[in-house]
Amino acid sequence: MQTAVGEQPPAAEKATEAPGKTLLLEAALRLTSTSRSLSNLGLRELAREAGLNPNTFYRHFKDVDDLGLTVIRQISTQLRQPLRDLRREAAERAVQSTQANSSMLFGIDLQRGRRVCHETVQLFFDFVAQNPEAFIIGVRELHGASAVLRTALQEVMDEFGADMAADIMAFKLLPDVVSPAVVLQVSNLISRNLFQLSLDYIGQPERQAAICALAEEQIVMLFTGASVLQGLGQLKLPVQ
Amino acid sequence: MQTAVGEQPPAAEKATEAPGKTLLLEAALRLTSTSRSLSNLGLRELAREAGLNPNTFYRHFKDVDDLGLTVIRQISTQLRQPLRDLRREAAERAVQSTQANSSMLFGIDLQRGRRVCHETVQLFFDFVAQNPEAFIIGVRELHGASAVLRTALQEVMDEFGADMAADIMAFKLLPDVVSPAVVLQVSNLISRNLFQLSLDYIGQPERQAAICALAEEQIVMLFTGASVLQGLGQLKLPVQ
DNA sequence: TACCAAGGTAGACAAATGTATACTCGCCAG
DNA sequence: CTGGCGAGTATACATTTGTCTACCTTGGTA
Repeated sequence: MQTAVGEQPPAAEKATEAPGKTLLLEAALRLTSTSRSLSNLGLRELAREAGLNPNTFYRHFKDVDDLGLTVIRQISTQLRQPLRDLRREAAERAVQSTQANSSMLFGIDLQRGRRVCHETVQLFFDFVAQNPEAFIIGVRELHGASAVLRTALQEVMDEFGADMAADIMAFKLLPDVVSPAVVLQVSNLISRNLFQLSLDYIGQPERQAAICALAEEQIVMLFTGASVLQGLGQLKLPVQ
Repeated sequence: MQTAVGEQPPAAEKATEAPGKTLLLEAALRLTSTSRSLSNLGLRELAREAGLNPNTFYRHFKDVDDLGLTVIRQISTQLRQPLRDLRREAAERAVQSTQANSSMLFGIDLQRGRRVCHETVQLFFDFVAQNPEAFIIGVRELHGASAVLRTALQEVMDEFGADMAADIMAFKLLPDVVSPAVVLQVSNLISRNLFQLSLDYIGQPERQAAICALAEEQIVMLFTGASVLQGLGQLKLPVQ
């Protein structure tokens, strides 16, 4: 039993929160990312890992589900804006280095698309490596046993997908023929898939390069497919 | 000892198995597909649900993980061959109704591809509706907390992907330019994604039609993207 | 016939869990 | 100085869990 708690300087900016609450949340992150799953963390186990008395839990949370929701909200705000920034950065970096003579295909600029995609994927997985617990928990609870947490994370994922779609349209990464609905659909698929791949990335350090490349290819494929098909009027509009 | 070193001779029919073992496995399916997750099923809870004495568990399984592995093996054999058959059936049905004048695009026969895809997706989701627990457990444990079950299911998913790739090549659903490695990669992506969608399909009956359509579009997009890109020599080969 | 192993049950045990009540301590307002 | 309050602790208890040892019931077989 490792009781590494000690008096470390506050890890996050949660300086205004009660120390016990922060300790419990951190303990939940630690436990979940290794052995257990958020849905069935024992409240005593949690307190033990945090180095606190079991009853302290009740001061801050009603349920274990309550704590779970808090963790998810925290993860959401921890990932959402950084992911947007990262995408923006990648796009601008790629635009900077764009040359004039680019070969177009069905209105899609393959060179530029590839570059943006490469940069984004690169930054994304760097970010994954820096926040492994967040991604592990995210994917795990997305299909976990607790319905509450599942739907909560479903919403978070939808937000991420919508963000991505908005950015794709803002940066004109797909030709205009591609309708917003299709962009959203593709974005959702990609973000779901990136999250899945993030687990592989974390769990198999020796394949990290391969996973990056894989993600890149998949995204380019989807973009190309969507552009070509919609260019030919072959894409049925998604039904609500 | 329930875990013989070699394969169980019958393995498909469990009629010869002890009734208790079957009851326990069924109870596990019931519990997991609703409230809990395979990894942390209580052995007493399990026996209670099966209407048996707690100790009966020990007659057949060593761990809860042991039972988990058995369930996964059972699911694998329950799904694998039927999925292949279903794909074969869909392909043949679609080939039958193919007309002579088909519009080709980059070596891909869009009409036929669409038809095969439509049939396959249709049959797939019908099959999902008939075996909901299997899919729920599959996706849930694929990212669950138990490392043993996770890797076991990872292997199962890889097998499914490989099956699909083999069929795609056998039925020539993708043009010859597309290399086997890329076919495999696309197949893995699709099967992962279909499994994810299967959960939505089960959980949101009112959106079933939309989910079918979504899956179809995604597959067609990927196929098109892969064909076009590889036709242009724009696909980097995946690294092992 | 007697035996024996497989499948299932009964009862008991220490350990762990969720939760309730009651206590302590530092802090700020009045 | 004092009283209330938020945060954390101590103790207690009924339940539940995993696991052990011992017993009963079959059906096949030597």
